[in-house]
Amino acid sequence: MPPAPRVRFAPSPTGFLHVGSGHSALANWLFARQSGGELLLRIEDTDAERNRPELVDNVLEMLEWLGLTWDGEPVYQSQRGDLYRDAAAKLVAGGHAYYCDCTAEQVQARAKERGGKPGYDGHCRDRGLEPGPGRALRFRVPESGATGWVDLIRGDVAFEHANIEDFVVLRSSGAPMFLLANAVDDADMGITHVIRGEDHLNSTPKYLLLLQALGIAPPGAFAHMPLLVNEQRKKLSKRRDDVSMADYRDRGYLPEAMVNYLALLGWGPPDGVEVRPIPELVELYRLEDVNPSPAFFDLKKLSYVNAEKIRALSPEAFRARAGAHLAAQGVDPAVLSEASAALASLTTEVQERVRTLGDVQPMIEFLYVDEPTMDDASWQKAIVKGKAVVEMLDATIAGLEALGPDHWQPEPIRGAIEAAAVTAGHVSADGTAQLSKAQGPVRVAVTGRSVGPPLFESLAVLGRDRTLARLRSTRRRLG
RNA sequence: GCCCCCAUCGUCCAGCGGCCUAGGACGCCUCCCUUUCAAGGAGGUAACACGGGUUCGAAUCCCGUUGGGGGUGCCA
Repeated sequence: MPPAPRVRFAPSPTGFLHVGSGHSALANWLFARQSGGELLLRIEDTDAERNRPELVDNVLEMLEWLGLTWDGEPVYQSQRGDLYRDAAAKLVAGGHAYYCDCTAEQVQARAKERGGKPGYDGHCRDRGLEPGPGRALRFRVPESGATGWVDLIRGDVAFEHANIEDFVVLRSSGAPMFLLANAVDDADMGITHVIRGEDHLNSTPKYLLLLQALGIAPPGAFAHMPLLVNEQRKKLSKRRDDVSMADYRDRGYLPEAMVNYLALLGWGPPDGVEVRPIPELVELYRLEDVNPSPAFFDLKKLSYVNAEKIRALSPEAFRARAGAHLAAQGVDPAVLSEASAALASLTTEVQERVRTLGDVQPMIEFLYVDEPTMDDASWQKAIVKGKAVVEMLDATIAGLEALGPDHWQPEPIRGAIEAAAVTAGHVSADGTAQLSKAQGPVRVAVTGRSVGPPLFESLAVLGRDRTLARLRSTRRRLG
């Protein structure tokens, strides 16, 4: 029986976790959970200059938020220097690496002189330099032959050694480089499947060469995931694209929606059912079926998936999530309890209308603020450009005033507004009330917006006094 | 420049030599339902990059072209 698969997610704490890394992390997680294997976490913080420890917290927090649980404690490369130095010493002893005192400038200058191809020219290969200050350790890439592997996603991939330069494995400071640490750690941690982004494809032969020189068997399989790209078909980047995972959380996207959507990028379930519970994704996901082409991160579809996930929630769960989101947004506790009460009274009406949890607050705000914020476009549309607005408001006020507090329920309110519509002339051919047009001014006067939850229910929840006050206030504004 | 990867509707995915006058999903459009907006229902729009092979037969296999992307750091 082959050993249980063991995979790893190895982020570098040089930025917030973004959706592209999340995509790779997810592939690892799905594979681990489905195969009964393990997912290890390794923080690749060998670059002391760019490394920002506080970002590790963000990465871990986001993985937890997404539900991408890992096994064991995270491993920090910054604490494993000895391992890499030992490996480097082995390389030197075996004649697989040599010291080099060329500066970046010198390397570049010579490349320019040579014309054409940039990169290191092997200048110090046979100089027999001893270790010392200003001297980096370079790997001696074989002059002929090629190194390749069978990629689970891409099939056969191979690189000729002639095209691989002698790369640095130890900086002149003695600090290990990514390639060395990465390969040594994967071996040390017993990684069986290396699942990562396509941006690592070109470094894989170096990784393999390193292990071979070290006399270590390579991982059983590699899978290079398609890159996530923007509308310009460029790799998603922190600078120009909206990629911070935390931002999506803060805007009210559900973790299960993000996970579900990310799984759909580069892969599709065999039965075509795209939005489904995470356990089903775990069961169905196949690395072998992942599409090698880059995939566009489409906010519209994410949004759709999110709306589906929100509607799939029980009303109680929806309320809890929306409340938690409001709280996380730093809403004042007093306001929060009012908002929660407001939401409780219109839960399903709101739930089926929002696409993100961030949409909840604007939809129910009119229920607990003293004066609803008036949306200019709505005012223009329903009040300024509406027909028989004054008549409609007057008739509605009169009709609702006639409604006693005991009858302040959706149906009686509907009756009053329908009657007002008829009075104001909003009738269809058969003489019955035409609510589609008539309700506009009332809705805007009371809620400040032309869209929102169903009107009669909203007014019932708002209460008689506040409803009438707002209607009168708007009526006064019209002179 | 060089190396590598990729190439089906606007987007994501299906298709793994005949079931394809290419299917599903998002988006967009139309209509229905309807108290706004959603949701829901019924339709519609829209693609095999190009050129050569192989084969009785190609979206599917091979080669080339073109296009796109990634890498090319003493970053990861």
